[in-house]
Amino acid sequence: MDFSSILLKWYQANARDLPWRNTTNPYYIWVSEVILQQTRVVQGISYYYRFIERFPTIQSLADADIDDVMKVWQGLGYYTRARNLKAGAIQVLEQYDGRLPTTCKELLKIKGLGAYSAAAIASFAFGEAVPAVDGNVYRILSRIFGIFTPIDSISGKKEFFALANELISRSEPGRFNQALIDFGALQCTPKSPRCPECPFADYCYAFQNNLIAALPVKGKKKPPTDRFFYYFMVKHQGYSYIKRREQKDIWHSLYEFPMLETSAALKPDELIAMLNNLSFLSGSKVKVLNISQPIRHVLSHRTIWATFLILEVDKPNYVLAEEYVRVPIDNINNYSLPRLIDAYMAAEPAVKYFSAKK
DNA sequence: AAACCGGGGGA
DNA sequence: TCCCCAGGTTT
Repeated sequence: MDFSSILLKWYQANARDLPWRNTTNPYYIWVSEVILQQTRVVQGISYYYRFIERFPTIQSLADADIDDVMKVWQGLGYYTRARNLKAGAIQVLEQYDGRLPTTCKELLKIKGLGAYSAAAIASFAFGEAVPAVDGNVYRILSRIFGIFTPIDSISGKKEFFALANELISRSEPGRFNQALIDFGALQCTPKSPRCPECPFADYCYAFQNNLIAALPVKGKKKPPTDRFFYYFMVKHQGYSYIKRREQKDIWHSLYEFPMLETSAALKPDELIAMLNNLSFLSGSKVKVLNISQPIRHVLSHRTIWATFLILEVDKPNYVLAEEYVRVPIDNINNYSLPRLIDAYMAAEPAVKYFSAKK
């Protein structure tokens, strides 16, 4: 079986037309690869266009305010990617004379680029023959070659990389890597792969042995744990107060309202009692305008139960004034917000009580 | 090796 | 509902 020939022939007829394939600008390809980490193509496309329009060069990204970068990234998730991309741009300016390095080995030193992304950029932009092994490649190779090693184990990563390294086209490594990815996205899909019309059907171990659903083998993941957030949308004369999350935690560098996290859900009376000893409310007269039902927000490994309280205070106390950013309520959307908060403000009718008008 | 980090869409 | 997406970093 000439794996590479069959694959490239398939790609010739089925390649997706994607914006980052119509450029040779390594920076654009870099941006696209980071956006596409654990992110579907359809979800990433609009972010790609907005990102390179707002930050058209490595220099412009390096010079950018991190808040502006986060705002463009808002809603895409895995926000460390955005922070690392900007850090990487600075790194390239300081260590590589402003030009992205051209080898996989050097690209691996750039913040936010791991084994897959470095190989992808090296092969797409610079023609280096290194396999770019992503989730699609694990799935395809495990099925066709009948490999049961868990793809998220160390030995599995080595094994699949070695196999891809044997199969890769030495003359067209970039096309080969892109072809594998499209083949996984369009043909050898996770569920309901199109096996009857697959050019590898005659050779595919999983298809021949009716083991499509069993491959690839993945380690088991633990169920998400619950977290309980209480957000205080404090209103005072058309202004509210927000703060950037600085902890090493979810939503790093995004903005949010004053909040309280508890280890368990509060009962209604416990919640009211809590209002009296919040640092950012003490000394203020507080009028409770609305309390939402708990809103469920699911992350990959957490389930957040968020309750939004709309409050009006007679005057902001010193904690609110000193530790938070005072923002006109109508301008809150200029800040990068977690999807949870953004969606609540956009869709929840009770947010009318939060309006700037008195 | 395992945990952590988001959000969305397809089946 | 469950799965998983052009994964990387930290512990």
